[in-house]
Amino acid sequence: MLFPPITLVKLKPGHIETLKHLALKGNIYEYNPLSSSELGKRLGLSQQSASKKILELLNLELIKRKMGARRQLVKITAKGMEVLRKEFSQYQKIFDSMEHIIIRGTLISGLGEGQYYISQDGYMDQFQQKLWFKPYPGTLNLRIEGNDLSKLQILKDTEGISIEGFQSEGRTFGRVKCFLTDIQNVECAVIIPLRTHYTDVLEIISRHYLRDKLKLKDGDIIEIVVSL
Amino acid sequence: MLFPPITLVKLKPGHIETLKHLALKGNIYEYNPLSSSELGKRLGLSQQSASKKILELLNLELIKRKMGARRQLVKITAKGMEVLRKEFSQYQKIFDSMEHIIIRGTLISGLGEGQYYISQDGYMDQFQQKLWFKPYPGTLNLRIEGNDLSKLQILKDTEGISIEGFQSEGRTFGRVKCFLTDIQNVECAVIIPLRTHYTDVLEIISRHYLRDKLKLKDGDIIEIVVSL
DNA sequence: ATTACTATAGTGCGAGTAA
DNA sequence: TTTACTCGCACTATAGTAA
Repeated sequence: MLFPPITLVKLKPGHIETLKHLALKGNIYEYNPLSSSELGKRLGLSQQSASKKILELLNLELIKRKMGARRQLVKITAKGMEVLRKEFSQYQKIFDSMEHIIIRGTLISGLGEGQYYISQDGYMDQFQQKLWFKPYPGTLNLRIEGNDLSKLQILKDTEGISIEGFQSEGRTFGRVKCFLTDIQNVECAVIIPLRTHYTDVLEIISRHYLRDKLKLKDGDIIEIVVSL
Repeated sequence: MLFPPITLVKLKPGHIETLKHLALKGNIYEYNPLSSSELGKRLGLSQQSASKKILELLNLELIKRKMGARRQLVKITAKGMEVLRKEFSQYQKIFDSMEHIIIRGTLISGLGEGQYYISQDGYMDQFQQKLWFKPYPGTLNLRIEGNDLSKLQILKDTEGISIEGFQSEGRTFGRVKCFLTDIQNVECAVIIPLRTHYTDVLEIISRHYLRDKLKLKDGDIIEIVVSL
């Protein structure tokens, strides 16, 4: 052949996967032995394909290799680590964004029930202890619609801050959970009863009487950032 | 055909890559619009291939889909997030393991040069300020061999704690960098001159006279855990 | 605009095997 | 034992196109 086989390989998902397994095996800083058959087992591939993967990574300059008598020694290059770091930061971004969710709702008037419930000392004492504020004895009610309803489901699926149930005046007050949040930079908490039927209303408590403090009225669209 | 096409798809790197991009696009909690051509652009694939990828992820139950009039709405399922979380934890493992390295060396006698250098006030003041201890005026010298030499290279490639150079008595004392470490649970620091020729000797300083405190003698094999 | 089918071109995988 | 070649088959990607 007249022309040398300059095979320009593009970076594909399989390459990153391979590189990741090299890193997990500890071939980052130092040359470590890694047979193609062992790599194949890790990747769920044949010895032949794993060998090819190594050659491709060499071609991409993501790894370096020393040939020993019986075995090859492999280590990841700085460029290779760069690729892994980029990948890592993408996953960090994904899971960072999961730490809080934004829910939008419309302010509505409650039935005054919330007020009765949260005023109970059995709840109030725990709020003060676990949320670090003593709530104003009333709740702000947000009606959630459309897409945001699925976010309500997330809250139901997430642990949150647990407020234990108790007995008082011959009644049972059930366990609820809270999520810290804020409305226009005012510290609040969302309260969600643990055992409840379907609802599209979110109850929010705060140290302050929010309707006055933030000049809110029924029908206002409110956005809350909830910490999971 | 008599038999229905039960296509059992196995999870491949490309699927995870696709899922990752869906997550980065925010299709985690809610159904969000995502056209196959847009996905294709992100993945470096054609619209047709991206469409197929979506069908495969659906088949694997890693995503759910709602068909709108003009566009499809896609969100990642709990099972899909499971896959991403596993991937994330592998990268965490990789980069966690990079925070410290273990270097082994043999204790040797220095030429007393190190003692002269680090005793300079220009260095001593910075040691106290940046390492939080005032070193004993002498260094412990470790000869590094074999595989561990590549770890020396890592230290050279890593930033570390910078100790500025200065002028004194008409001489120039160059910039050096330090890495916190310990020998048998005694707090130490590795010192590395920034501009130096090749060496296989690592100099270590500590608040104490280590040879006495740890009963060390020339020829002892010593292992240090260096924080990067 | 979309999604996604079919047909075809291109790539990847692994069995066989050499060194 | 290794690594890694060739080659056949299968899977993957895309162009063309329908709905």
